[in-house]
Amino acid sequence: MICHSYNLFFDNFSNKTRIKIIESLILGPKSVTDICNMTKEEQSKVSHNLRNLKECHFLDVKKNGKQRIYSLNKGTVVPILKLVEKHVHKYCGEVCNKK
Amino acid sequence: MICHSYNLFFDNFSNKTRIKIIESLILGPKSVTDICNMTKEEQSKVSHNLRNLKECHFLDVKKNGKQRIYSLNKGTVVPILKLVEKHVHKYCGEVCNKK
DNA sequence: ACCATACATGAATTCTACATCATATGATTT
DNA sequence: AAATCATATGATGTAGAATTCATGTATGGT
Repeated sequence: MICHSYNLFFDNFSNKTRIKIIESLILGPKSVTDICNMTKEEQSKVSHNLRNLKECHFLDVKKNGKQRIYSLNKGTVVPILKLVEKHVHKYCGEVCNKK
Repeated sequence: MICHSYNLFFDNFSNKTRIKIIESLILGPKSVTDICNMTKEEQSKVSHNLRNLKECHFLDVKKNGKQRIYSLNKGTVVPILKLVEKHVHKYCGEVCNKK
């Protein structure tokens, strides 16, 4: 039986900005400013999106002075992305150039 | 390295109608009319959503007279849903009653 | 105490995906 | 070949999400 509110969780992956944020965090924890630099996205936009990801526990935060260090919940996020990656390679060839 | 168009795939899970369709197909292949009945959704809505799911190869179709029989790509879909299910139980308690 | 930095938050606007409605197509029956 | 059933498709309006802009808060430095 599937829970109908799972869509709330997948929302986090269905947005380019958030995928970029996740990508930037795969290598390791980062401050908001670092994330902005890596993703070339504005700070406000990043903060809003970090909030969504955090609400679903895909991200964790620690304070460090004025900085907030965000880290990825790799236990969940990485396996999910891996499954889609596998699926894409198997069925979808070079869909990656779309949009 | 994450492909930035993965959001296209996750879109399919970030929608209640499509989750309901997926749910209805877990037990086995079904015609569009059957899916409409199980999900209590209108035919046009269902067809539009089936299209999205099919485009990403999460679903497969066969013709049978006037009917189209849709079946789930369980190899991909089920493991993905399982991972989120696990995540929800671990981190989010009874979020399932939201919305 | 003041200013700068790092980040968050709220409101306003823009944008997009979805549902809806109407219509089209294709197969079957009579 | 007309009528009917099963499904798909196109166009449009709209709700909700995402971005943007302005401002707020917290921390640290001087």
